[in-house]
Amino acid sequence: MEDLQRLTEEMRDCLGIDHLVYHWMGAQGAQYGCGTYSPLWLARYAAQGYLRVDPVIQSCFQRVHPVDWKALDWSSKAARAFLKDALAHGVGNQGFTVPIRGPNGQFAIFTVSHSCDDALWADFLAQWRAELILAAHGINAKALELMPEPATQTPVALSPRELDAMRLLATGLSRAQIAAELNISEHTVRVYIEGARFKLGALNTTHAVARALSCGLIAI
Amino acid sequence: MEDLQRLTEEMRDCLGIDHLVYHWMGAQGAQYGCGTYSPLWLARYAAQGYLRVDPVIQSCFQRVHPVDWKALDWSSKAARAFLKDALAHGVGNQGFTVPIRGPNGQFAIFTVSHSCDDALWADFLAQWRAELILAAHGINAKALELMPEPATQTPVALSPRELDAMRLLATGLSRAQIAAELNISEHTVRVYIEGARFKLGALNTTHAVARALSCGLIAI
DNA sequence: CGCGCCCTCGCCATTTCGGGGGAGGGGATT
DNA sequence: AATCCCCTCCCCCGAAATGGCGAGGGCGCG
Repeated sequence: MEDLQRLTEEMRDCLGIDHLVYHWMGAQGAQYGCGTYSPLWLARYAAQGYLRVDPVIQSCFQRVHPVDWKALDWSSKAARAFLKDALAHGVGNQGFTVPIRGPNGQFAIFTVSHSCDDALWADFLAQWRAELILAAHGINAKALELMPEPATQTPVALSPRELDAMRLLATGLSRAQIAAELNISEHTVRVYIEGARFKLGALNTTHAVARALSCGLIAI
Repeated sequence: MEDLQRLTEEMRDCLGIDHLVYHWMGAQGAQYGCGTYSPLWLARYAAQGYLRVDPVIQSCFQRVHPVDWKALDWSSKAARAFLKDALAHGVGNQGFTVPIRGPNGQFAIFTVSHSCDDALWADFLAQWRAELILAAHGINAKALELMPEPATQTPVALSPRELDAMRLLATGLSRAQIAAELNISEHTVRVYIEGARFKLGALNTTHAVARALSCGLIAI
């Protein structure tokens, strides 16, 4: 994985910016990151639980397209505190982040950050935006190649009926309602749910639905 | 949405290929597509349930990166029958498909297809690959802009404790376990869950967790 | 021709969830 | 000062989910 670290540094130098970061998040909290942020900031980021505060993460989790940090909502108190802390640790005041999704709920972001005024940043993005998107996917491809196997391969496959059950559960139906919907007995529905629960390694129905959702097996 | 249809046709002409298709799949089986395949083929594709057979879809659903159709597994009986049928309906023998994912299990593919020999196709891809990936994301962006529902997600705000409860529920804990985890009474946990359920307009706990997940309020 | 997986169904007991009442204190906003 | 929301705690009870035991037929694979 040192290759990737070097790659991010080279890419940063080539672009002439302060920072370039790639961060991958898999299922069950598995993570991998590389980039040019200071180790001190990374440690602080983890220690403070900024993953749940960072507007970049929050926003990218709900969007498809890259985002300029200026377009984010920094109004909340937590976000302001985070921003101040980030600036103090060398993160640029400008940023551009590309969200990338994979199967089974994999999620990654590719970020470039720099300290400069808005006009300069706008010029930079106008020139490099397309390249950055391609670079994001390129780095993600490389990262997935190098990723240890268990992280990337999650061959959980539910049967069609189990998927039906999970889908209907996720929309709020009870077992009896699902049975009526699928025109089968409630007990059969139970077998599907139990099967899905077992395959997903879930402790209960809610857990199973949550996993099925976050793995991208179902959607609501 | 006619804009998109015209865009795909223009893009196809610009690239000088036979077909260019964009296909979006969202929640509850919602679908939207545009492109240059013949209506006859589209009708047949739907009627035959090829969505569950098509190796392009099957493969892209499990992968992050674009794929040349030649790299796919066409060995199964169903796949061969599908391929024969596709060729008979004007689909090219060469193809390149870019998978795109969004939040909430949104999934889209962008495909270019052409009839030619392998060498010519390799040249084409070498020249246009990067552009095609960018075009895929561009079309997807445009499609999502024009799409009616998914953008109209009402921003629901849960209280910190309600988020805690949802998060722990999503990891499979029962109310009693959550109470122990948070060092509060089980009844209090119930109040949080009921509050979250109400705010999310959910019918039950599982539904609430599913919504919280798909809204990006929590993650596991 | 087994073996495994998928689909379908039944009964019983226990645990958990959901809905209905309450109560009080703290903080922010108006 | 009043009002709203958030956090915290208590009772009861019926409905739903879960866990365990069983059953059979169908389909594909080695």
